[in-house]
Amino acid sequence: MSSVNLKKLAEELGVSVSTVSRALRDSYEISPETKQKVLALAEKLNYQPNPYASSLRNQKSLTIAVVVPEIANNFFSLAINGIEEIAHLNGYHVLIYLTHEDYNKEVSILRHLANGRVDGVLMSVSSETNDISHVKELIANEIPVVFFDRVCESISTAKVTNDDYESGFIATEHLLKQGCSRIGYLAVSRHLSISKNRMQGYQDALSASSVPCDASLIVHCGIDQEENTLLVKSLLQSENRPDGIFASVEKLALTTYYVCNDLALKIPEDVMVVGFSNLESANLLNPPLTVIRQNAFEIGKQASTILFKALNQVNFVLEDASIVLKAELVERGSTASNQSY
Amino acid sequence: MSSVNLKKLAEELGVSVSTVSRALRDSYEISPETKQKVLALAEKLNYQPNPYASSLRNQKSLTIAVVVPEIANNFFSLAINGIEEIAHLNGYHVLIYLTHEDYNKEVSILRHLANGRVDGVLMSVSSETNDISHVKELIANEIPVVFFDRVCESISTAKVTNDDYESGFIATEHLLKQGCSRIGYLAVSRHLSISKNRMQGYQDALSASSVPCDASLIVHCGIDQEENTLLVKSLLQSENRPDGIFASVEKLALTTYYVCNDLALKIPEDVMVVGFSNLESANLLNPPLTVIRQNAFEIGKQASTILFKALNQVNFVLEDASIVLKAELVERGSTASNQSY
DNA sequence: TTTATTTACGGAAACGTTGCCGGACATTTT
DNA sequence: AAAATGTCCGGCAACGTTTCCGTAAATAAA
Repeated sequence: MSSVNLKKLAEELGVSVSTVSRALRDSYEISPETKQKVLALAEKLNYQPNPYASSLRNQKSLTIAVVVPEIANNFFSLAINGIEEIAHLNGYHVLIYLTHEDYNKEVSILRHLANGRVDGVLMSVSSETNDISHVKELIANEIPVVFFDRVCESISTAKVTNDDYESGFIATEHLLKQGCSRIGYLAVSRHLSISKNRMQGYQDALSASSVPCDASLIVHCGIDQEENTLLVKSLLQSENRPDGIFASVEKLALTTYYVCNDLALKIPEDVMVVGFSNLESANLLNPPLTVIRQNAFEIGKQASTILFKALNQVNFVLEDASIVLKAELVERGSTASNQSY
Repeated sequence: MSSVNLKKLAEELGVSVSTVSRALRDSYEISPETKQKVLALAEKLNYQPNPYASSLRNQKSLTIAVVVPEIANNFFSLAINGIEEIAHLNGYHVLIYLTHEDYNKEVSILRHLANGRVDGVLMSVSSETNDISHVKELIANEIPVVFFDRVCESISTAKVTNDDYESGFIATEHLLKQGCSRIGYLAVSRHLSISKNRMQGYQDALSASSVPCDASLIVHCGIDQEENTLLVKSLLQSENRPDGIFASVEKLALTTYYVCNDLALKIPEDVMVVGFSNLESANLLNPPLTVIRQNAFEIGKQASTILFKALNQVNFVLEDASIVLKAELVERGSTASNQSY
């Protein structure tokens, strides 16, 4: 670690520490000549203020935390990309915390963050999270929290989401229009608002077309991919198997592809597939996957923009800043009804 | 931010600040009864030590930085996943910095990190990085640096890489074995060691089979994806176009797929394709992509394990800890020679 | 000339934590 | 009984930065 500090600069220049400090912050109390000398030496020695001393003194960390279930995931890595961009513009640093969909880990991370390590938190809750008192505790400690994508609806703070209900409706409607009559829904969690809202959209789209909603077509998937594969497999092997699948997250869309390969079911002839996805290669899959595309990068940008407003403005009301972004249905081969194959 | 600090605990209990501090660190100088009282109150008030005060006092940040070109990238997000896992085990926090392949950004980030914000740095250099004095400066400031994947070969520190030369050789050999005679190489940067090593493997594999190495088959791609698309397109439209493509990074393999779609070139009949990739969905592409699969997660884990050894052991020689991991060729439809289609 | 005002800087306290030093009291050793 | 040792705790300085306060010298106003 560099040992160039204010004291060293001060000694070298024969002035006091406070003069150096003020010169570097361009205070009006310091003469232009002195400022210039200080700046020159600081530049020469690559003086970098000790962030921990500054943070301690200013009670500001210039750091935010991003708490997400996983990072090896297109949606979250794109969102983090957007977050980092805005954070960098604001001169902030970004700490990453992964919950691995583990509720206890999430609690322990948030508990820890009450210590002032960060000035604010951006988070997407774990699929296991039901009790949300840990989030409330953090907010009670005056750390602003902005949710993105996976939000806690009952907590009064800013939330940046997609129109999950609408997306679920549109995706289901699309499958119906393409001729599906038995549509399976692959849910990712019983607790998550995204999963519930997307499912509500799915159910309402079925009702709107007077298609009965068969509970056996709703599969609640979990964290374990192997288990999920078995669940999807058993759905597609069932006597009265679905002719369409709506995967509420990318991973489950891929799982569906693998299972269909395995069972020699042809997409879209035997089963049509729609999935939420941000996969760049969705168009290159066999067949190209019809997706609900969320603008993950934009979600990250918007969420962090809101957080920085809260950090920079007094009396900023986080809850009022919530945003719902549009997701987009991109039709491709996995739901094509008149095959030219 | 929480206002529960040592002073508050001390006042509440009627003891001194130093007693509380020592009780919390389980010092032998404190009686069991006092310890218990302190611990109980700390628990009750969710006392979390101020990290900035601790860091300032201890001259240790318990934080590492990960500096990567981008995060919306399978390789890097998987590597970060591995890094976070090990960091968490060691009680460390992880700061993320993105260079966006921009040399100046990389310099400015590393300059900044000399201030002690982090105890160590894990990095993968930008494709534009040629001059490496900024890395040397950081190391001169006694911040240990461990490179992963994209290393600076001339800097004496730990490096965790794949056997890039070997991988390039094997991939090319595979294409030759499958019947290719004109193999294009899509390079990602003129400076990067991975690109150079993979290319050397490619060239040596050609030589080993007495296949002439045609310079016009080597395409140096850049950061701009549209430009890259045009470059690949012009390669595949050239009079004597290649019958095989070796993409040195995932993105360029996907570009090749898009261009082939566009030009109505069939893979593998017209052009075979091999690419470095960690794509989970590579097997679902049309056709399934033959890949050189790097274990990105493992690379991240190994690199951070080495960094923590350096942080925990005195006189640890970073350079001696370098590791070269094996990458694996996974043969799939994009290089299948006897078509059953 | 005396009294304000301005300019330019130094001193010192504070942020919260840690660890050295020292001391009061009790217990053990000579 | 005196000395040595042990137990348990408080005081204080230090980490590097920022800012409030004070002040000497220079200038302006009376």
